[in-house]
Amino acid sequence: MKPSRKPPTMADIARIAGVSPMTVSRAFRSDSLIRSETRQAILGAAEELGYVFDSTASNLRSQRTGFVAVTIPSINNANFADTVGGLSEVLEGAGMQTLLGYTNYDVHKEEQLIEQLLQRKPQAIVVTGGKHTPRARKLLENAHIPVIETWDRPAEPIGYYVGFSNAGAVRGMVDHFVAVGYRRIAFLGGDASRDTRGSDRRHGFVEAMKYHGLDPSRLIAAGTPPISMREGANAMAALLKQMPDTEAVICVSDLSAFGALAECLRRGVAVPERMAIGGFGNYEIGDICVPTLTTIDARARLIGEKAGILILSILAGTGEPGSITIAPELLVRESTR
Amino acid sequence: MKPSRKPPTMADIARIAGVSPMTVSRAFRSDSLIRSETRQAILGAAEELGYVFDSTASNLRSQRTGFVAVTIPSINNANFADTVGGLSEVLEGAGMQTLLGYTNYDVHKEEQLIEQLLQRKPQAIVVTGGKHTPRARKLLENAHIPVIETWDRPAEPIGYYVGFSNAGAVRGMVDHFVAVGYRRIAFLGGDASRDTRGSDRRHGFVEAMKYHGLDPSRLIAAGTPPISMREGANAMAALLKQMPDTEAVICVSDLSAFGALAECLRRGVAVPERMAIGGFGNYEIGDICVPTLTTIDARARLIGEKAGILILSILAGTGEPGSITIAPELLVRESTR
DNA sequence: TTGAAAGCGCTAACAA
DNA sequence: TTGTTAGCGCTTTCAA
Repeated sequence: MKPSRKPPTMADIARIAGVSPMTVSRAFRSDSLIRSETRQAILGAAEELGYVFDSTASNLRSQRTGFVAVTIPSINNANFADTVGGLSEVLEGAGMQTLLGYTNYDVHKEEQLIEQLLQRKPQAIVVTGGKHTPRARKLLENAHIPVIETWDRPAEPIGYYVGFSNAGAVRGMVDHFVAVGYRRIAFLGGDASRDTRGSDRRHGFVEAMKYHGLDPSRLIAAGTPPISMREGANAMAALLKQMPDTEAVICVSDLSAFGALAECLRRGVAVPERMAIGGFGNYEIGDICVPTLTTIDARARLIGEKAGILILSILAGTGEPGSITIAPELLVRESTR
Repeated sequence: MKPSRKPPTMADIARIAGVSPMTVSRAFRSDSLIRSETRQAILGAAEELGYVFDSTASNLRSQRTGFVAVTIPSINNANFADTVGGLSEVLEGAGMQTLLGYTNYDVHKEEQLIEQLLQRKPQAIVVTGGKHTPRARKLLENAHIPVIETWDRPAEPIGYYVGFSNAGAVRGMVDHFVAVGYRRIAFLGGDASRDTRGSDRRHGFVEAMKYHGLDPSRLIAAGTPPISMREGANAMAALLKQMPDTEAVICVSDLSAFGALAECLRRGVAVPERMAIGGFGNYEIGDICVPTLTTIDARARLIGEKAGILILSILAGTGEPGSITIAPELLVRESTR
């Protein structure tokens, strides 16, 4: 009964159904023109054989894989997860899948990853950030597929981008802090070399502080990315020790902001009365914790959705696709005045 | 100079380097026997042409894709992200990649996803949980590749499993709660129909309460999975209203536990004095928040690593691979007596 | 250490 | 609406 050796192919189905392999192929494509009874017979035979469509053969012959490759710094980050979620959902509607890879906040790992992903012949590639090794840039330029940079607004985009200015977003938060009366403001972020978005945010902080004639030197290095809650807590401890007269702190993410907040709670430092805290990313935690966190909503999911829509329109060749600038939104909540 | 039409193939390289395509193929395999100078010439020619290896052709001919397919309920969950992280790292060491898909906590979506993933001819598949539709089960059984179920210990495994008893883990927490003197204990979880692991945890709660001769009916339904912080906060509000004499609550995850904790803080309900809280999953937040959360560490990353090692040993045909039971660990912290 | 021949399973292109 | 032919780019297999 069951041919236990080799899995059945379209040729096997064709034999049973009494048609040509090409007709079998057509029966599996929803759009194709084929007599309904023929299709039924073919699908019946396929079911009987336990046939599984072989996309590796289809991919090679048609030169379409149905993949969109995506690189993100870490899978374990709700912001990037949201972007991937939005992207996947849009692409799924067009029958495409995302092929994900993690760079661990390292441009060299990113380069290696991009090379691997391109070998799988994705029909488009989405990368996080606008800073890459020269070789990675070259690989992307030569790939002859749509390239979308996200979470940034590169000075010289490789192809398209869907993002925002990280520096600009933080400048906006500094402006708000200054407007409500804070003067001795610190920035809590990771070491400059790794997380390029984090270091863009720090630059935005420094620029804005200078613009307002304030001291931009209250910078607390929280360690190597990923900067998460523990790093935020440790950095707050350091800040309270080294610059105890600080009135407010802007953190590179809501996760580190929450860690900083927790450290304040443990030490009886009142937030926001004695120390105001701002975060970045509008993670769920910032809207639940006590007090809730002032933050910047970078519209993570929207970035993914827009990237997906952009890709589909490029591949379809319809419309006039262009890069998209997302406007981050300042959310003022309880952790600041 | 640049052949702007078609991307270069191994045949193009072979022509330039003056060798056969087969030799070019060998030059790209690290293990193959080839004269060092020949390889240098070939790699030089490849570099010059901007050659990118085409894995779609390789996949078809060799019948090996280098993929391991993985289904997880949600990308936006640190526990599953950790499992995928551990798995990916192990597989990467063997030059394999993970192909990820999200089921959104829905067995029908899972079935559809499994079908799609199998078409890509993964060399193994890892699924989260041990409950599937009959058709999904059949697809996995017929796939003739290693199947690993995780985060559960199925009564009838499809192939192998790397997991633990969700019910048993929660029973252990109930035992501890009872031992330290709590009697009126509630369980906060999602609707039974969707999240099968969550409902296993609830069963474990009910069984253990009955075993101790306590009332097992303090069950708060927190809505449809994913159950996160907001749902936890709302459910705590409902609990305080409906069963105000409750002494302790066990939450289906640390995220809902944190939401519940935050709601208590807002209302001035002292934790743990007036309300003890237990979580599940040992998320980072539980070790940072104030008070820290008593939880169960399901060893998420370890599950992924073990699954990866198991897959590699099955594919290599070495050793005597078998299913693996992980022992979850109770972490008693500040949110309970 | 290298080469020649064949073909993985599907589908583009064209024909009927 | 269906069939025929050829071939996607690589690697298995066998031979030299």
